[in-house]
Amino acid sequence: MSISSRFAVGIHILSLLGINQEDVNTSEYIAKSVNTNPVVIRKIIGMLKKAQLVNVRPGVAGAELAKDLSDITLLDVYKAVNVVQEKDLFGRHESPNPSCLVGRNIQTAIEPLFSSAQRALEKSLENVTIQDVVSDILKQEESVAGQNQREC
Amino acid sequence: MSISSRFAVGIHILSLLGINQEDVNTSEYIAKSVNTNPVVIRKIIGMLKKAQLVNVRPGVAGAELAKDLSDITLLDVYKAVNVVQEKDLFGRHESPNPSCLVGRNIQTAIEPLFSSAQRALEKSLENVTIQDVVSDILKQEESVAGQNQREC
DNA sequence: ATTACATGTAACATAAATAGTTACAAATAA
DNA sequence: TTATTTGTAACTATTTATGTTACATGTAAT
Repeated sequence: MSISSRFAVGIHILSLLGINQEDVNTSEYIAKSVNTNPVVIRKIIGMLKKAQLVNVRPGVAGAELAKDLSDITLLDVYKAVNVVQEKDLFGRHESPNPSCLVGRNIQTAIEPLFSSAQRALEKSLENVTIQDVVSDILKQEESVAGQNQREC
Repeated sequence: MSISSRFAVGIHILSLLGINQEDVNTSEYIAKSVNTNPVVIRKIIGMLKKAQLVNVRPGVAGAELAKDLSDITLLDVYKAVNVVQEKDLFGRHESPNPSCLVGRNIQTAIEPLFSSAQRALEKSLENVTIQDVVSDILKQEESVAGQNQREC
C-alpha cells in the first residue's frame, strides 16, 4: 500500500506553476515535466481547482496559481487530491463479532488511536508549504550551477 | 486508499490473545471473533510470528503472546503486518523529466518531507501498546455491565 | 462565423493489491 | 494410527491507481 502518487504529482504541478509564473503552463507542457499523460495532469488540476488552489478555464490555455506559494501547505494538496478519505487513512475490518468481548469493543477502542496517528501525519504536512518545496528546488539547482540546461 | 485492514485485524488478534490467555486460541476461534476466514487469520498470525510477537507451532492448536501486552506497541504490529513498505507510505511518481528544473529536483525536495510525515505517524503509533487497547476494551465492557453475554 | 487549440470528461485497459476461499501437505498430540 | 491444527499454494473477486483514446465544449483570434 502507498498513498497515491497523485499527491506527489500535485506538489510537482504547483511547484512548476510557482516557478514558471510567466509562462503558459498547459497540461501538455506540465505532462512533459512530470513525464506522464496530459489527461492525468488535467484530472489532478481539476482537483486542485476544486480546492481553489489553481485557476483554469476550459478553452483557455494554461493553469495559474490561485494563491501565494506560501499560502499552500502540503496538507492542502493532500486533501485536494483525495488520496485519503476524511477519517480513513487506516482501514478497519468491518463487522467483528458482537457476541465477543473483543469483537464488540475493538472498533471503539481503535478509532481514537487511528485518528490521532492520522492527525499527527496531517500536522506534519501542514507545516510545509509549496514555497518551501520551491525554495529547496532552487537551492539544489544552485549547488550544481553551470550544468543547468533547461528544456522546460 | 486505505492502509490495509490487516493492521486492524492484527490488533484484534493480539488483544484477543491477551484477554483469553487461559484459552486455546485456534485460528478458527479467532476467525469467529474477527468475523472472517481462518486462513486470513493464519496468514496474519504468520506475520506476527515472524515479528516475534506471538508463538505458534504447526500441529499445535492455539497461538500465544510472545511478549507482555505492554511491550507490544501499535507500531510493532503495523510493521509486522507489512501494510507499508519501509520508506513508502507516500507514493512517488517515477521518472520525472530530468531536463526540467522541477523534474530533476522534485524527488530530492520531497523525500525528507514525506519521511518526516511518515515518522510522525509512526511515533504516534509507537506511543500506544496493546495493553492500552485491552484496558480500553475492558473499561468499555464495564460501563455496559449486566448485558455482557459471551460466546467468545 | 470559422478555425485552431486547450480544457473537461467519458469510457476503456491494464496492473497491482486486498480479501476471501478451497484444498491439501506437514506437524503434533493422544 | 488417528484426529486435529497449522502452514501454504492456488485461485477468485473486488477495488483502486494509472494511463490511454476519443471527443464534446469553451475560448480567442483570424
